[in-house]
Formats: sequence, C-alpha cells, structure tokens
Amino acid sequence: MLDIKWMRENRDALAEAMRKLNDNTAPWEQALALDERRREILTRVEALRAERNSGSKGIGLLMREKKTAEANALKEEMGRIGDEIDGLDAELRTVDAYFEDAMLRIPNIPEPDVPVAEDESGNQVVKEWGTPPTFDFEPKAHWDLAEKLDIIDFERGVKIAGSRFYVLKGPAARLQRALINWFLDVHTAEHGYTEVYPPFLVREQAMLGTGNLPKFGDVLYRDAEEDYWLIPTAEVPVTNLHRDEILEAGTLPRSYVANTPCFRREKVSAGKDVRGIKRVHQFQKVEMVKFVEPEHGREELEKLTRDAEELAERLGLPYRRVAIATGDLSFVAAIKYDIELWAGGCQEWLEVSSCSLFRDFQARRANIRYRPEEGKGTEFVYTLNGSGLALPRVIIAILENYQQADGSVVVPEVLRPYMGGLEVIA
RNA sequence: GGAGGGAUGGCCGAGUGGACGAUGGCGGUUGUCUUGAAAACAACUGUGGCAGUGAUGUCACCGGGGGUUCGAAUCCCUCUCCCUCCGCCA
Repeated sequence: MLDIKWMRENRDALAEAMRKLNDNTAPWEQALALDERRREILTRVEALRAERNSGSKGIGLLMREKKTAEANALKEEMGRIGDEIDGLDAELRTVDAYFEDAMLRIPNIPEPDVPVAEDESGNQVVKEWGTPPTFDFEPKAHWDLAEKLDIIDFERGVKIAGSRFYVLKGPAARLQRALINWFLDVHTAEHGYTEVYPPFLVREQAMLGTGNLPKFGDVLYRDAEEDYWLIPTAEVPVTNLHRDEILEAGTLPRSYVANTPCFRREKVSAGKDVRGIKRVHQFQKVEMVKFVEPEHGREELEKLTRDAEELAERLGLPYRRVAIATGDLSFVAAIKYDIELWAGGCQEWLEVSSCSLFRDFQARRANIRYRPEEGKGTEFVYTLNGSGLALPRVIIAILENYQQADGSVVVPEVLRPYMGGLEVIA
C-alpha cells in the first residue's frame, strides 16, 4: 500500500509511475477522490462528535445535580446530533470501504533505476555467470532423462492429483532433499539467516499483508468452508511473522529462511509448459525474507540477490541476473531481479529466484513498524524477499547440465555429502 | 465436536453505564542529591487520523466487527484467539 499523504502531494509522480508500469487499471484517481470525500465527512462528523461529547458530559453533571428537566432537554438535543452523526457515519463507512479497497489495488512505485518498458521485452540481462555446457551428443530434456532413469513418475502423479503433479522417486527425491538441506545450511551458517518452519495455511489477512489478495486470489488454492488459504510461497507466512508489531531498531535487519511447499493454481497459463516439472501446482522452495531499516533497502537487496546467486555458482550452474522492467514488475515490488539458470537440455533459461525490494509497501499493509534509534515515534520497515532457491527448476538444471552420453547424471560435488556420497545417478 | 471461563497500555493488574485514554505497581527517560554508582525523591513516559505554517485543537483506539444509549472499557450480538473439562486423534 502506498502512503496516501504522499499520493496527495505527488499526484504527477504517481500518474507517471502508473504510466511506467503500463497499468491503466490501478484505481489511484478513485482513491484520491475518495480520500477527499472521506476527509470532508470526517471533519464534519468529528465536529459533531465533539459537540455530543461535551453535551453528554453536561447531561451527566445535570443528572448528578438532579436537574432532570434541563438534562432531558439536553438529551433531546444530543439525540438530534446523534441522528446526524449516524447518517454521516454510514456514508463515511461506505466511502472508507471503497477507499481501502482502492488503496489495496494500487501497485507499488518502481525505483528510479528500473528499466522502463511496456512489458517483459524491456527486461535487461545485467549479469551472466558461467558457460553453458557443450555436449558431444544430443542432450535430452529432463522429462526424457528422468523417465529413463525412473526417478520422476509423471503418470502416477497425474493419476493421483491430475495434470501438473508429479512424483519424485529414489535419487530425485533425495536430490531435492539434499538441495534443501544444503541451501538451508549455507543460508543459516554462512549468510546469517534464522530458519523458521511456518504454517502452510494462512488467513486472508496474511494474504492481504503480502499483497496476494485482493487482486490475485485466482492463482491461490483455498479451503471451501473455512478462512484458510494455501500459501503460494513462504513469503506469505514469514513476512506476516511480524504483522502488527513494532520492532526495536537494534534488532534489524532480521533475516529469515524457510523451506516450504508452494501451491499455485497456475490458471492463467493453462496449456503452457505442460511437460516436465517446470510449471507445477505444488513445489518446494527455500525462501529468504528480510526486515530492514529503509536506508539499507538497496544494499540488502544486493546481498540477498548474491545469497541466491552464490548457490548457483557453487553448484556450477550457469545463470544470469535479469533486471525486471517496469511493465513486467510484480504488483508489490519496487525493484526486482530474476535469477535464471541455463538448462542445457530444453535450451532455456529457467527462473529459479525473484529477489525483490518492496520498500514499505508490504509493511504498510501488514502494519510492520520499528522504532528508529534517533528521533521519536515509529516508522514502517522495508521488506525484501527472494528464493534461495526454487527446487524443481534447480533439479531440471542439474539433470540437464550434468547429463552424460549414457543418460546418467553426475551429482554436483557440493551435494555429494548430502547424497550419501553418491557421485552419479544412473 | 460439546460445556464453561477469559482477552485492558512495553509488562503485571484495577475498573460493571457519566470528569476513564483509563487507579496502582513494574519497567523506561530525564532531573535533584552524590566524586561516581546505588538508594531515595520528583517529573515525564501508548498508537494513529483530521484541521492548522505553528503553538495547538479535535476525533478514534480497553482482542476484531456490529448494536443499544444523550453517553460504552463497562450492557447485547457476532467473529478470532487463549485457558479448563469432556470427546476424538498423528
């Protein structure tokens, strides 16, 4: 959520930002109009309340002095004011509801250095690491490799749960577990993150806090009878750890890492990427989340992004960092880098991490504040997050890049201690 | 799932319709005293909205939402969470 005061005072900058985002649907003009109307009513209703408050006190005094007739006359007058307040209150409530809803549907403002473009065609590769492997044979896609090795069971996944579900088996299941454990060990032991195990089902309020609702309910799974939503990423429960809290400045930055399943309806992309495990309804992901002071936002984004990239480097997987353009930026992000791994079989760059700075956008929604050491009062924290990393696509990259002519797959060295010393999946 | 009890400021805890944004204690900040510290004493010590350049004024907030009333922390309804007992269960 944006700061309404800032919106009032920077109407032009706001309009310019929405233009850059290529978003014609954001109800920012409605929000500003509703805000004006809201304040108008508020001023009037509060003046009436002040009048009624002092009148009511007067009634109390008169009653004590047994001046019943005067008290009754005053009661009648206050009753009339009360009716007027009720009328304005009802109007205020309606205006407020529309105002809140509009505010929740306005996207974040991009950072000044985000590439400006209408859509993803403006995304910029800002860094490349490693060399895509070359093969002296025809490299296979992971679905072929996995089927031959009998380590991913696509058919039974579909039998049990439908399309876009899969079963990891034997060495593939263990490879995923090895990756998760190694990721968590690196982040906690070397990068200063605290591991958490959060709920995978959350209340609507939590989804509103991170910005997944109200706009993106169509990609979420939910309980039909109760207020439970399945998390699409650990970002949701972990960011909400500190909802409605005031953190002491000395305890910032706070860095958390969590390994959770992620559930996504992937409704928008039906028919796309149906083969393999590139786009699925359920997958495991290790997610990093930070709460920081505003002045350290950008610096922490760089650190977070490096924390993710380092994993790819140590796995020996070629990757590139992509700066996402304004028109392709997610609703909540002020700036976002995607990390994409090269997959030598299907010859594609696969997004395995999105590292974002949200500034105070999520913190305003979730009411996460801190007390600055200097000065008084409270400020909203800045939140950040990024995957480190999403499992299925890392598995794809390992299978495809480390494949050998006979269809076997070499296990990256850093993972061998986590695989019981296994060197080759054959 | 059934029955009952509860939720008050950073923490503990009082308050059952009228001067209560809320007694008191703890904690915190500042000051006095002291060479310094402790102790003692004193003052201050919640969050946010609106109007105003400002001093300031005003409104809201006693778990969330709604209602009754001239007036609600206090009465009623509802939701959430916590506790006790019963049932069930990895």
